[in-house]
Amino acid sequence: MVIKEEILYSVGAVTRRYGPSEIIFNDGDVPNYYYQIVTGHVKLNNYNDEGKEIIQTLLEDGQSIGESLLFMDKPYPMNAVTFTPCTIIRLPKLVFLDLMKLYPDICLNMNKILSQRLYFKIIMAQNLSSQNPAAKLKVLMDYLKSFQKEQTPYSFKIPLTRQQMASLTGLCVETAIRTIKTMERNRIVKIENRKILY
DNA sequence: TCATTAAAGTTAT
DNA sequence: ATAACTTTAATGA
Repeated sequence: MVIKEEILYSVGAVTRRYGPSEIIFNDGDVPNYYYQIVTGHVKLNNYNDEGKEIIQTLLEDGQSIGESLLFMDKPYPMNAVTFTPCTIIRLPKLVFLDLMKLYPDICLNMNKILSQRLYFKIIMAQNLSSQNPAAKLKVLMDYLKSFQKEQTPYSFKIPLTRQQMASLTGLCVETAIRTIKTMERNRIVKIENRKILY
């Protein structure tokens, strides 16, 4: 969890429930709040020139949403949308910034979060240019698997749909599917009733 | 080689 | 039931 919920509540944060595919904020909105997920899944996305969805990040329980925008003065460059029912804590930006000034440990932890976000961005940026589809998908799966304790082959069930994997790597679904199939033939992944094991 | 389109099967809600 | 996801095949850049 990014910031303890008790602390957030103690300085006036409020909770809001969202249904699936509800908008938390839109591209172009002015960031006025710090958001943290209590439960549920959220995606940060964009749409390219001809309507194809590009997913920037997927976020789940305990993670903050769009925190990187709160330290400067620009509108959001992406949308935040729930894709499961969510409970989300919201705290005014100015109160959030006061927390940063007041508690070095919370501030340091926020830097850690920003560091992790940046790391993911660097990995994925490299990925988006050049590279064949199999390499792109492998980079994504390697990143996801890096958080698992168990590192043996095929021990990790990819918690994403092929659709999401495609949108994260800039591939079209069909290519993602075909590529995953050939990766299975090459023993890079296993597929068990449609789930990808890596 | 990969994206796009279309069509159809499968799963989840 | 309906929507979302998965799959296959044909076609074109």
